[in-house]
Amino acid sequence: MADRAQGSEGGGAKLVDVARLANCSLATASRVLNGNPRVGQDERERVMRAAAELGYVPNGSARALRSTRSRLVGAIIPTLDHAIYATMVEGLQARLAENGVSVIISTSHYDLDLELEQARLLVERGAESIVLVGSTHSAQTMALLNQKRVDHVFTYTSAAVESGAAIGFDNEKAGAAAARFLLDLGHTRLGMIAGITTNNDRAKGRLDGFLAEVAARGHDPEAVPVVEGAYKVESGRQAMRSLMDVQHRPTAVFCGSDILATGAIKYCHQQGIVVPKDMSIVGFDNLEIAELTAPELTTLEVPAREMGSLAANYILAPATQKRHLRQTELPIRIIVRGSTGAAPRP
Amino acid sequence: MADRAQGSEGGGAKLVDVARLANCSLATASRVLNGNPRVGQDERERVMRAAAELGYVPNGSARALRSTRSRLVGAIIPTLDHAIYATMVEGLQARLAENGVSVIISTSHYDLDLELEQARLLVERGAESIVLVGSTHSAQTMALLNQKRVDHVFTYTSAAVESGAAIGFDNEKAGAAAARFLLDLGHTRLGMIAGITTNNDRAKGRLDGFLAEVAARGHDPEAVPVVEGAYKVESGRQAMRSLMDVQHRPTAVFCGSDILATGAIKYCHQQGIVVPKDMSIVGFDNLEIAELTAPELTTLEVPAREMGSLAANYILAPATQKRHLRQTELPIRIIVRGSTGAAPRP
DNA sequence: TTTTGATGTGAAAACGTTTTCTCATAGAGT
DNA sequence: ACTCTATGAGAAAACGTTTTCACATCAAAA
Repeated sequence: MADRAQGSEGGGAKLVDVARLANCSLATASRVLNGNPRVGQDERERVMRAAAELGYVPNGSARALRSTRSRLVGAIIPTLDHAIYATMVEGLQARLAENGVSVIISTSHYDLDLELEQARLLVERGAESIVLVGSTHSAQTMALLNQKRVDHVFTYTSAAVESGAAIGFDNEKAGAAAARFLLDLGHTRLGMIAGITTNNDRAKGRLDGFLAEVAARGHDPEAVPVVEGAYKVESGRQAMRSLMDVQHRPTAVFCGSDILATGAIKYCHQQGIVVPKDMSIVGFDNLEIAELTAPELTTLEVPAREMGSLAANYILAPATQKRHLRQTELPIRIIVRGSTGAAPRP
Repeated sequence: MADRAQGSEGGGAKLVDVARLANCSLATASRVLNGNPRVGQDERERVMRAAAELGYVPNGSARALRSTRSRLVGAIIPTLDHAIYATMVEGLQARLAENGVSVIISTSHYDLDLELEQARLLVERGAESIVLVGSTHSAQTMALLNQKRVDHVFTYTSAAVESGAAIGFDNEKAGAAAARFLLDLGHTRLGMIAGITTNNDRAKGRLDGFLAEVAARGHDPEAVPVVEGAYKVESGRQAMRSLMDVQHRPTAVFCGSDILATGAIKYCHQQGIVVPKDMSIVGFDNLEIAELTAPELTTLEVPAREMGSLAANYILAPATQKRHLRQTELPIRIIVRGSTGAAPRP
């Protein structure tokens, strides 16, 4: 990388070589390769043959420079280590690749300054659009994207946005749905293990929605013990331990992620707390691991892959259709499995 | 995306604007921004100030075109849906980002032709290096990379390579280690649930190594039942069912992935087969889920993240040091947990 | 004083495309 | 026979950088 060996005549054929071999001008060769219809049948074939024979690969930088279209899209996600984000990128990438668009990926590790840095790099690379996670971003990041006229789409959120598009779901509604589900089962003492809410509007939204619903149903949200934990099984386990230390132990716990929920179940196992008889647990995301715990995990399904492919659709859409797609709220289903049950008799 | 709105004077400041504001030449401005030391202190400061004031962001395409250095690296992995690959990319990306290098990601879904297509796209985008998974690739892909002088590194394998570098581990040795471990526990009837071996040298290598060790220890490898399954929990479950259908049921099964192993354990649970009393199970990868099964999974640890960051190191290394790094074999540890035990008395 | 070498700066070429003109040619309409 | 329009093709400009070359300036060495 430090020193690029640009061999004697290596590298490869350029468009001018193709044109020479096809016995036509640079302009014509370019037109053929770009599918411009204003060029004759015979000419077209000669160029195609020449290009194939030389193994011609266009120089994307030159093309991007001249045409201002890089066919590059950037994605900034918190981390690839969490399946929920990796899957979204998979959906995004798959759909874009079908259309010859490449994805540059970068990670922010939930740090807004790092995100700004990554965004600057993406703009520099010529990304035509940038996919972000959530709605909380530094003012500078937004200013950059708007000033440089870089289209962008927020995922995992359906909050109204000033610019770009939002394609996701309503985290507060989802949190409320979880509360409603547990309250309907007769639980009155709820608890929550939330993701770290700092700079994380999704984790915050789920928590807020959960507590709001508790209040709406006439209970005291202040009485709901809440512990935050990083998205690791072990933090879920420890968070569950903390929840069991409180005065009035909850009989049902909502976790901001299946990872946390899995840790919570693990703790219950270790302590002989029977799920769901003694304790109901609800997760979030519907990861593959939700079916691996015993009992299997009741959870809220997040359409990660779909958000990615819908973001791709938005990006690929012509400007005229973009308005329609600016705000897409996907439904969140609750998947009921074995980890939840009726509240124990007091 | 269809039509790039290149606003009246939007877009942003160019280098010439910076130079004008700093009252110097284009050349000087360029030198300052690239850290070229042959420029005066005052001049340097004026340029820096001007760039900051204008919010100047260089045009990567132009830079890449002229300098033939794109600061772009490509990665082609089977899928982002499997944590083992996502984690490798995370390691790769993290290390490269520290050095201002961006990663374009694309997926092949285990299809060599698709991989070729992605490789061509990456070359077109100006990727200076490409990270591949495994050692099995189409001849055309290799020809392309060699002809276009694109450096490349193979991961998840330590096989000798004709070009580029290999940074990974020996899948055959790993398979053999699994066999040795189970044989040492006294098991004589082994089975294996392998990943799909078509176009997958890693899955194939683990299988081959496993059988080779069985043979080396004086057993008949032909007698070892083998089922292949896609990397899904459900296929692991079904594969286990098939294995139980054979004449002499195995007492220990080696799975080519933790995902498969998890499915296998699930099947055992459902059928009342007690792990590890009646059945020992060994996984591969040491994913986070390996600690979630009951009992926890004995498995071989794959240094996914480390492979990614080492690949990045190779890519970033100056040409003089690359020779040293061309072949890196990482050790594979076996992590013994509860899913394995002594062979049952006959 | 003259030469040398180091240092800082600028003018202009170059990178490989796409795109805008411009110009033929030919067939259709008068 | 003459213009007009449609079609196909080429010459050259343009995209925004980096880099080469040339040229000052000035301190140190001769």
